[in-house]
Amino acid sequence: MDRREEIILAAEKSFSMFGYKATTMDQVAKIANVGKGTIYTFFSNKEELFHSIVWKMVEEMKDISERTAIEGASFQENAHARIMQLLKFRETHQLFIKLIEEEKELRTPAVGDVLTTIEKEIVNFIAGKIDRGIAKGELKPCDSKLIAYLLFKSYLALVNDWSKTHDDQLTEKQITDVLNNTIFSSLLV
Amino acid sequence: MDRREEIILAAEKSFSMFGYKATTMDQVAKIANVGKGTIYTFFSNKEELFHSIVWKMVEEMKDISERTAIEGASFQENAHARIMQLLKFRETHQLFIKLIEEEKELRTPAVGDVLTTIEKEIVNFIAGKIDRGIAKGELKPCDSKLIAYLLFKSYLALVNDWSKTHDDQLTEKQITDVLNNTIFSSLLV
DNA sequence: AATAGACCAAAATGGTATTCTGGTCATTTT
DNA sequence: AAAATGACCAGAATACCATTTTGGTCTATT
Repeated sequence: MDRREEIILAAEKSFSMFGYKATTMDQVAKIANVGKGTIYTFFSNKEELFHSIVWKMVEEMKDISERTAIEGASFQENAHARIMQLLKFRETHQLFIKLIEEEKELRTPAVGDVLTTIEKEIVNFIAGKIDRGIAKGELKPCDSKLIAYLLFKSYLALVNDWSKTHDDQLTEKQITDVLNNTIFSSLLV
Repeated sequence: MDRREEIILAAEKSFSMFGYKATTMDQVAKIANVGKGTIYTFFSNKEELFHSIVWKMVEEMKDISERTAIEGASFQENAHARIMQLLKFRETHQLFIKLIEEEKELRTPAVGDVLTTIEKEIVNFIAGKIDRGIAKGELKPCDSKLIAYLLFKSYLALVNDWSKTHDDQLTEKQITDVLNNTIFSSLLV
């Protein structure tokens, strides 16, 4: 069996279950049925192994979001569906959940760094969609990075943060209504 | 000299300099030139004293923001000026700075609670302005709480968070442009 | 009646002995 | 010869416990 692949699977399992800090290289080696030294022939250190796993997750997340697009739907509809998918992934995927938890409770620096990188990657992903919308003439030209940032932060605020200070969650209709009237409407030609 | 006032002044000084956790009741008593027991005749415990000081600060902040309004200016202009003032206060006022720092580094629960309360108060303050705009016929009817929340979170994102993941800060023009085109434009009649 | 500060239980802190962990490398296996 | 292993090590993390600090009380004093 491919040792590199075994190691990656073991690392995914361990990081997902215990987080970055509580995952030991011995642990990974044991799950992968591999000597600890072997890991170091494929990954130069724990952090590189971690990045590798996280990057794989990000690619999967973008893939899923991509596939969410509806044929023939408007830009707003697709953008909304895609971003909601990203947020759902964020709250559903074992590893992602664990990383957010670890960032909140433990403040592990490596985890903070990785979460920042992921956020940048997501915003770039959204900015790319906006640029494509502009190129296709569906959207007005605009500062796509800035709009993507504002859009993502707004979704995070409405979907995740609102319920932290309010008893009720916002309904999806409330969210689409307010964003269609504000950010999205400013984008359309 | 009014002992209650002395205690409040001493507490303001100590909380501003050392934060909540590192401020001791002995410290406050000493600064106020008062026996420790005396504090407890005016405030039932440390947390109540703290709330009292923080509440005073919030009132001052709202006051300053209020006074920032420009006669005869449009809703957007006033709203922008007021919210920027709130954010500036947040980054300028000794006690506020200390509380944000303590929340980030120490995670003192009492501080987290208080910061949440302050955020709610600010959002309510903004929602009130929106309601008044609606009543005066300057704005379309809307869910003012929701818009106030989105607006405040957007300002925080653009003014405070952007620079954490980007080298350059956003200019005030970039911020007003994007918000005028999006959230504000949806509000106007 | 108001104030003070000695006092107390509980929590926080500091110091240190012990364990754990990432990474290496000489040895073993293939 | 090339790949894999796991004993080994230095430094980091943890657990432990003695000591100090702190919020809050309560009796003595003004």
